[in-house]
Amino acid sequence: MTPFTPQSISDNLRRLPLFSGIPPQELVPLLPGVREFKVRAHELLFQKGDTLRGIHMLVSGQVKLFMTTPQGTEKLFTMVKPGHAFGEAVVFLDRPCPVSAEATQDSTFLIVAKDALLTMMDRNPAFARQMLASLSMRLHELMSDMETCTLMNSLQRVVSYLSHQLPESEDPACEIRLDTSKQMLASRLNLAPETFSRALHHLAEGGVIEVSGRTIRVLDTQRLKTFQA
Amino acid sequence: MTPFTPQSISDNLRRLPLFSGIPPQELVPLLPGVREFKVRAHELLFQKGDTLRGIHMLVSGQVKLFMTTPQGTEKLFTMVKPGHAFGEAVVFLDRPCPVSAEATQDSTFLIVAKDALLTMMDRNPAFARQMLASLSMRLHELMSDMETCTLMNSLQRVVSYLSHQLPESEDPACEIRLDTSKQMLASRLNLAPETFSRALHHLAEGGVIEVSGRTIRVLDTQRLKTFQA
DNA sequence: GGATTTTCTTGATTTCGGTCAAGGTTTTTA
DNA sequence: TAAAAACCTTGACCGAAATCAAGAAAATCC
Repeated sequence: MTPFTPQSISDNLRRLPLFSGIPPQELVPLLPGVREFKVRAHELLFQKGDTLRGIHMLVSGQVKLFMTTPQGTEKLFTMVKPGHAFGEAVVFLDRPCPVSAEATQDSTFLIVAKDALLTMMDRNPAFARQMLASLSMRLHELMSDMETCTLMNSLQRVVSYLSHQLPESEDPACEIRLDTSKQMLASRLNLAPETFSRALHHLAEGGVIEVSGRTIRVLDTQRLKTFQA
Repeated sequence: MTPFTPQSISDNLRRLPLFSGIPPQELVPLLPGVREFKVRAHELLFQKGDTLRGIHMLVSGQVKLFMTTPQGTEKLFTMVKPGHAFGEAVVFLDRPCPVSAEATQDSTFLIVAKDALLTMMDRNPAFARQMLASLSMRLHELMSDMETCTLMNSLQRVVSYLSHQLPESEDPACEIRLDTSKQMLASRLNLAPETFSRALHHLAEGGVIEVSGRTIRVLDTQRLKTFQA
C-alpha cells in the first residue's frame, strides 16, 4: 500500500460525489488531511478490529468489505465502487472496524483524516448534511440487504439481486454484467455457490434469463420480478 | 395518536441523549418544530412506505420497528427503548420509510421536524456530530445483527443475544429480564418460535441458564459465551 | 375467579439449502 | 500455448431449522 504525491489528490477529491457539492476553494483546508494510496489486487487495506485514521474514498478499482467466519470462510458485505466512501461509521464512533477490506482490482483510494473531516463539517454545514445523507443511504442499503437475507428464499434472493441491477429503462429485455465472481455474489446473498448456480439455472430453464459467463441476458424484466418456483 | 401541549416538550427533549450535550438555551429555536405524541399499546405510528415529517424520539414506553412479509407474518427489526431516536435515516434521505412502527406499550414520543433539525445542525456543529455518531451507532448495530443472522446457527444466535444482554458487572451469575415476548425475540433473531424455545431448553439442560417465564437466570456467564452444541 | 385467548413448549415430519464429490470450464501464469 | 489454478456446474446426500399438530402454561378479560 503506497502513499502518493499530493498533486492529483485535489482533482480526485473534487470528483467524488461526497465533495462535488462543495466549492473547490472550500476543499483546500481539507487537503493536508488527505492521503492518496494505490494498492494491487488482493492487497488488504485493513482488517476487522483495526482502528481507522479516517474515511476511505475509492477513486478507481474495486474493494470488497467482508468478514471472516469462525470456520475461516469469508462473508462478503459490499463491493465498493469508485466514488463511494467506506469506513465512515467507524470514524465517527472511534470503534474498531467491524469488517475487513481488500482490493479485488488494482485500486486508488483516498483517506481523509478524521480531524480534517470534523473541522470541515464544523465550517461547512452543507458538507455535514452530505455526510449524514451518505450514512443514511448506507443504512438503507443495509436494511434492504437484511430484508433480502432474512425474508426471502434462495431463488427470491437471486431474483431480487438481479432486479436491483436492472437499468432504469423500460426495455423488457437487457443485459447485466456481474461485477464479481459468482461465488462472491453468492456469499453476498448468503448462499452457497452451488445454490446460486442452481438458482440461475432454474431461471434460465424458466426462460427468463440467459447466462453466459458473467453476462446475464434478461429476456423479460417483468417476468423476472414476479418469477415464482 | 394524540399531539400534546408544548409544556413538557422542552423537559423531555433535554433528557434525551441526543440533545443532552447541547446547552438548554440552544434548544429553544428547535422547540417550534417539535411535537409530542401519546399512543396506546398496539397503535401504529407509521407504516412501511410512509413519508416521515421528522425524526422520532421515544420518551417513554416501547416501540417496535418491523416489516411485514409477503406471507403476512412480521419480522421484528428493533425494539426502540426510551431515549432513543428512530427514523433518522429516512429523514435525511427523503425516502419512504423501509419499516413500520407500532407501540408495544403505551408510549410518549417526540417528532422533531426535519427543517428544525437541519437548521439546528447548521447552527450547531456539535449537534451535527452527535447526529452522525447516532447514525453510525445504528449502522454498527445493524452490521452486528447481520453478522448474527447470517453467520451463526440458531443456538449461537440465542447465546449471542443473551450475551449482549448481560450487565457489565463481572458477576459470574446474573438475571436477564426479556423485554418482549419470546416469539418477538425469535422473530428478531430470525428464528421460528419453536426453535427459540428449543435453544433455551438446550441451554437450560446444559446447566448454563434457568428459564422461568421472561426471566432468565444465567448461572455462568463465561460458560454461556463459549457454549457449544 | 372462571373462561377465553394468547403464548409457549414439545414431538413428529418435511424441506430447503448446505455439504461432499467429481467433472467441466475459464482464467492465469510461466 | 501448455500446465496449473481457480471457478463453475451438476448430482447425490445430509442436516438444521421450519412447519405441522397438539397440549400446557400464562395472560387477559368479563
